[in-house]
Amino acid sequence: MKAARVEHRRENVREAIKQAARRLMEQHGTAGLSLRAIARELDMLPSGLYHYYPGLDELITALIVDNFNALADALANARDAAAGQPVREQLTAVLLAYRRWAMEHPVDFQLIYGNPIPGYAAPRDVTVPPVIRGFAVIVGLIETLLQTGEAVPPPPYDAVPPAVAANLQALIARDGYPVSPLALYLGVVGWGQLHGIVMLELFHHLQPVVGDMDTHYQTQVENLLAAMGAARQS
Amino acid sequence: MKAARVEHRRENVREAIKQAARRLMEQHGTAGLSLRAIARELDMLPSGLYHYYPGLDELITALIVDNFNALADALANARDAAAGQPVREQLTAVLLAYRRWAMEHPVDFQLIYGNPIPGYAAPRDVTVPPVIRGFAVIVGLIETLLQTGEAVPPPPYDAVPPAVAANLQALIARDGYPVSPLALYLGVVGWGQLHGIVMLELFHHLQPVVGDMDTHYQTQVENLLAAMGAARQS
DNA sequence: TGTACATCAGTGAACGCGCGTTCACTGATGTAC
DNA sequence: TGTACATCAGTGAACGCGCGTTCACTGATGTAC
Repeated sequence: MKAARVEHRRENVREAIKQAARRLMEQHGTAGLSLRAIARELDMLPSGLYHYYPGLDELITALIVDNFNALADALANARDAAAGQPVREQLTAVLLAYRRWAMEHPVDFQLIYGNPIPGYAAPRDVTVPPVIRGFAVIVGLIETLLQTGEAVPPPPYDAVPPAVAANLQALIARDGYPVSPLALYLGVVGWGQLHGIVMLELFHHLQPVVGDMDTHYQTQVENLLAAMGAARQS
Repeated sequence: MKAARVEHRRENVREAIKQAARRLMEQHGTAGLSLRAIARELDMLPSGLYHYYPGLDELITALIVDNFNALADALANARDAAAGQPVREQLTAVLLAYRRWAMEHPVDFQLIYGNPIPGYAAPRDVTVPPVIRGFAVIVGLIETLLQTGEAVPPPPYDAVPPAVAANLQALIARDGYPVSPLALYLGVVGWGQLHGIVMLELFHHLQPVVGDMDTHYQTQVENLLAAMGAARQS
């Protein structure tokens, strides 16, 4: 029974197609991906690719899902690698990993968090779960910090703003994800703060001003944790 | 002497070309702009456009410069419209205007702060000045807050981190822009924090979580000013 | 183990479409006297 | 004010290139007996 091996070989080709797509996006941007270029890269004819993906859009979807998963893995790995350390340090490691993954995979990051590809719309049912998985790594650690008292947020981060609270609660209820609204809120706030730095660095808007991006980002992570009332262990 | 009118008419056509380009970018993304599509839009032949721009790249440069200038204008106008109010409120108005401009001109914002267009590199000598002009609106207000004592930053925002200080100082010296390193630093920090929210909102990553983006953004602006020690007038 | 059959990966050609840029040109507009 | 000339905006055709997707096909591989 070789059916399994056949499927395995198909999976390998699919992987090769995605790798070629990633290489090409590095040169032509996320919007410049083309099946013909991929086929050229793999010494195939364009029509052959249709045995592996129904069309360009489905390939893009596969790439997006891969990227969200890879980012989520990077965050989870950073947390696990710091498992022995205080939760605060685990969270720091995760937040640093967010930037590191973006810088090491600039085009993959652009595909998931940059300009949309015109004419393409990601099917939410398949892209949202891996997004949540990654975000949950951050929120989970914040929740732990709050529950153990390792973080005691001072104002204005001690409570969720009323206008936002209802939506967060609805979200928690819908997904059945057992986390406090405050942890979720602090996660969103922190994400917003750091995402901007990552975006600006990614497109080289910040380096000319700040110079040393490593320490700048690290400093902002420290400041964020301080604002959340997660004091550094002395 | 009709020479002036001729030049005026040329300028009108150039403006029409840019407007068509903006419209097309809305449909096909910043990377999908094409001279032929613009020509079609204007009922011309593609070759005719070469009387107005040497090529596609120069048109893109013109659009980018326009956008940086428009954003800078939006910030300056927001400041001027709040001229009677305390400086803190002027800064608030400016920071709100940053988001508002991005939301009202999503594609223009993508062109200047989103994914780069493959194969195109903006000439820095012509794009940097309008960037600085906009940024100076924010930093100038922060500088005033610091000088008048309206803002007294508590740690960790009371001093520029050593690793960043040298670069900021070099920048100030080079541009001869009379501002303290701390004001510049706080400007960069605030920019980074808010830019992330704007980016995430622009691509609809935040709305599903937070719901009411208006108040969320406003809250983060308030929090930022509080962190900088700019107490609200009571 | 050996043979007949089915599957399906990859071919090759074609469809109708897009693009930036060049070149020689025409004809309206503005200039100079 | 009237005429001769120059400028240059916009035309039209062509260059060589790109694209996604379809279709009928061939031939290697795996399956079933």
